[in-house]
Amino acid sequence: MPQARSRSRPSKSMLGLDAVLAATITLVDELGCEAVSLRRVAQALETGPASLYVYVRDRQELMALVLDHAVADVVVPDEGAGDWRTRLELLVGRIVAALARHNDIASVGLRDALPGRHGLRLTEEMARLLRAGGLDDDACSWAIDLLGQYIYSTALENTGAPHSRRPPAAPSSDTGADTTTDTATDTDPTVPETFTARLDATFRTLPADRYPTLRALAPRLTGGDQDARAAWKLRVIIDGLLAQPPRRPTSDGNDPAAPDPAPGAPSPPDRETHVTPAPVTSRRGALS
Amino acid sequence: MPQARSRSRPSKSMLGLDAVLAATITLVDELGCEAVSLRRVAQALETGPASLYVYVRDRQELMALVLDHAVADVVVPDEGAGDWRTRLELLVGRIVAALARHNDIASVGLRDALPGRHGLRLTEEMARLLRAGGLDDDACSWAIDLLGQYIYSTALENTGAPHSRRPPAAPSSDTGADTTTDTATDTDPTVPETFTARLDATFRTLPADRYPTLRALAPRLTGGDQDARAAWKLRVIIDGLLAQPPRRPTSDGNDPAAPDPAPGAPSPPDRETHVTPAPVTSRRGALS
DNA sequence: CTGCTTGACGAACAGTGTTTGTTAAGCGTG
DNA sequence: CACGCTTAACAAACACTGTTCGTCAAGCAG
Repeated sequence: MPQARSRSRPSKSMLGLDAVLAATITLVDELGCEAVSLRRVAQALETGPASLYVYVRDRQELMALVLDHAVADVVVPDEGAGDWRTRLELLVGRIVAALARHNDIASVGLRDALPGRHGLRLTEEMARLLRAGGLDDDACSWAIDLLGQYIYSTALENTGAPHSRRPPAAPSSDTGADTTTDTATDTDPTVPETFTARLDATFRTLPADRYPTLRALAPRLTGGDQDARAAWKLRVIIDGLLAQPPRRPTSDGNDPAAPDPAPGAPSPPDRETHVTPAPVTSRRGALS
Repeated sequence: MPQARSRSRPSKSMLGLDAVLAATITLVDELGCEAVSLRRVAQALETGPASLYVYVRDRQELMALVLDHAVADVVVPDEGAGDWRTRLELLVGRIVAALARHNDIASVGLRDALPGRHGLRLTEEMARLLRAGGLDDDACSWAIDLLGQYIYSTALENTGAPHSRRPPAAPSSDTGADTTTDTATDTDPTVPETFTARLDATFRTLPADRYPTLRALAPRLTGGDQDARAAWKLRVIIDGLLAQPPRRPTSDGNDPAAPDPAPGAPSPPDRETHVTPAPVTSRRGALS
């Protein structure tokens, strides 16, 4: 085994992993995840596609690295930011904002990407804050799961760019034994471009006799401030977490060094509120 | 315009949309969504790939039709099933189970599929139940959003089959100026196959000094009963919805025919509980 | 200098979604 | 019947895709 890593290699070009990642991120921002091909990345770097396989095993690994790079700049709120809940809402909001800043990169996280270095760093902090909030270990674990789903889904939702080259077609009939088309066949003068606009058009043109509730909610289903919507959903999740009764006070075999009682604000050893969610009235999410 | 649809066409073959959908679903179940190509579907039908474009505009439309078909058999719980919340939990659980039954088909819904006929039917029922629970229109709309994220993410999570042909590689280092690898480089004797197993291995082999909380939670993060986990998360969401203060009692311009007060159980016009989430103690989710 | 590792890269392989043009079958009507 | 006409089927091709293989040059160790 000669060495773990090469010291210095100032050859003629030496594009490097960072350049590959930067070029990929640029392409993701411009074209979206699916349209990013190794050939396009290589072309942006003025090389061939085979050159990328020195730094990256797969296309999946490349996208996973880009995903992790997208959240690399997220800073964890310090103790001065408030109590555990305020800090958690701030942290999650920052993650969502960082992901939404890079087109549909969040779709990588929803599917097949293991957490990278920064993803683990942020997950660790989320788990720490949830534990500081008094949640038992089971609730913490499942809350991590739920928050991850929320983060990726909401970041993908808040993406303004189109998800693919051409707008996806709406499925109209199913088994073929039906004459009416439920979804709007595009007879509108202006064909909406973005996915959200197409979804909005679908809801607005629904037949009111069969879908009375959706028709009544149509203006609200897709519209509104996206940040406010994201903050509201996060508030719902945390309120729901606090409403769960604690099973047992984290009775596990190991006891790894008392999870940092946050010197500025001493965390209560037992949650003060689990049935009545306390002053839940107007805690702002403060997304980004 | 001659006719809306051809009456009868018993020619020599006439494969039909239903056959195309059935073949596609079979392939999705076997190979996963990404591995389903139009050529493979055509091969299963003993025809060429161009023949599919008679019934389907895109590959995306085909997958969206398959997604809608996957939830076609979900029956809406009737009034005898219980109150609105029990019915909602039952309905959502059935949708998740129906989706998880077909490999990673839920990934289509997470990305770029407009709701089809049955998706709309089930969404309408969810919205109706939420309204019956006393949520105002804004909360209803955003809850639909949140529940949709939950449904697709959880269904994808509960899929037992691998997400792709070869297991995705874990990103190890980021900017290259680092020598330690955080994620486990596979030196284990048995390389885990499924995505969940790989994730579990990642958490278990984390350095305990930098990730104390994740290491402590590692046994719980991925394990446990998936149905119980899904039911818990759904309970969290609904409890969180009930914890939100109502803004205004649905004061909108239109008033579309009083949203079905559910004759068996008269729905309360005003929610009886929004700060104290009522007897939240042991309401079972009863998934599937 | 010789070995040898590392990175770059042309070329190719086995696929992919989609379009185009063509062919044949069934239908309504003259 | 034959005539258009619509529709489904399909071969072939186009422009790609991810990935692998073999080769080649550059730099360092001995």
